[in-house]
Amino acid sequence: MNPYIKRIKDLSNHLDSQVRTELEGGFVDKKFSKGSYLLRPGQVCTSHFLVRKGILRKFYKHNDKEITSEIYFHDDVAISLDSYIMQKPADVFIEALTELEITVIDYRRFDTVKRKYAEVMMLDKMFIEYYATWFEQRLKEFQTMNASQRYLNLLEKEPRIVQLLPVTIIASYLNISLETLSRIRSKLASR
Amino acid sequence: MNPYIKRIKDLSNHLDSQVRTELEGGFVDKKFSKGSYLLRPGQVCTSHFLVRKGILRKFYKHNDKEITSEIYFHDDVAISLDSYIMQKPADVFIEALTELEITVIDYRRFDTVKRKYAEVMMLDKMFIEYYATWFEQRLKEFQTMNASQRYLNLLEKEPRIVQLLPVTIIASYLNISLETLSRIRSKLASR
DNA sequence: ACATAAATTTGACGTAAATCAAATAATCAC
DNA sequence: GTGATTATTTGATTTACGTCAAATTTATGT
Repeated sequence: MNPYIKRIKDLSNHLDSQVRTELEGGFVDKKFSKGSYLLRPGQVCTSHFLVRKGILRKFYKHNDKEITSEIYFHDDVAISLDSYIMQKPADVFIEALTELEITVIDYRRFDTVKRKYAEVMMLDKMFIEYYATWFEQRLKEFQTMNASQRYLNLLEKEPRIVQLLPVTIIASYLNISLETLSRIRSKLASR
Repeated sequence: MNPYIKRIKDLSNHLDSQVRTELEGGFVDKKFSKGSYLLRPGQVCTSHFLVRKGILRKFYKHNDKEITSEIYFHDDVAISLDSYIMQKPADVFIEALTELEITVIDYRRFDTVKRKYAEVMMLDKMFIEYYATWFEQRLKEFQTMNASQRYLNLLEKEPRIVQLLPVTIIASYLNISLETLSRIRSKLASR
């Protein structure tokens, strides 16, 4: 596990039980079937989606092409950040790639608890700090790596994505075409 | 001004004067000469640099090529986020592109004030939220725009960068070669 | 098992943008 | 001003990757 995520987990495990109860009071468990959307463009993102079981992705459309921006597994939190923080309409889809079990954390309730307990605010801030550095890292990958380097990097850093998802989605996450991905793979296999 | 930045400014203008005094007690004004470095790889980023006057940039080296990741003007805050939040060695340079007047906000003092006043913690969180969405937006630009679209976009969204900085830096911020930028410009001028 | 559809691979070709090299143009020192 | 750096433009060539089209493989339903 990433050291930063570890720090966040450690802290959240040491929350006062009173705080924890109050926080978890706002949690609602939900199930979604494969292919359903948890968020669509135009809707306001009013919650965090904490993944208990299954896989989902966030993507947006550009010239009819789907670009996958994030992929979430167990214990990840799916959210449209700009929609959530400004409570404005989203421009992304969040889609269930498998049968899904999710804990929904409502914006308003979470906000209330954050305002009441500094340590919860702190945890939320750390979550976003992590998110920002993740984006910075990913941007750097696009600025410095070509298609095959990005694929090898993904294989190393996020092997589950390569193992569990169809080529269409892997390619759109790497921002390369299906055909190019296929060629990269066959070249690697032949060696 | 970006609506999110506006929200942050509004809030910071309404800080209790006691809080404000305590916060600003940790501010130190400094001057840097053109070409000097405020941060180098290997150093830990122990402060925010608030720009009072001048221009600076953050960049990293990749295969001996310099890639400019951010450019800061009056009222912007320069920081190496991952170095700052983990207090670990940075992998970027922060460089003065002009004569500079900076307000240095020390990590430890700022941290102390944040822990004491929830509204300061809140402001810091909002700063990072903005930063995260900025990165997300910039990533999207690289995923959806070609070289000339990125140039036109920069011209529209950050005209000062195009107006005030040498071609080398503009190109490295757009992640294209000098020559390509020059061709894009001459093509635009001829129409 | 078979047919039909969907996913993936392979091939041919075009193009945006990098690279290398040389030519101007602008800036600076004295 | 004159020469010497430094910045910018222009030209020729290469290349990674996209696009379009067809072939093959894999999955799905009946």
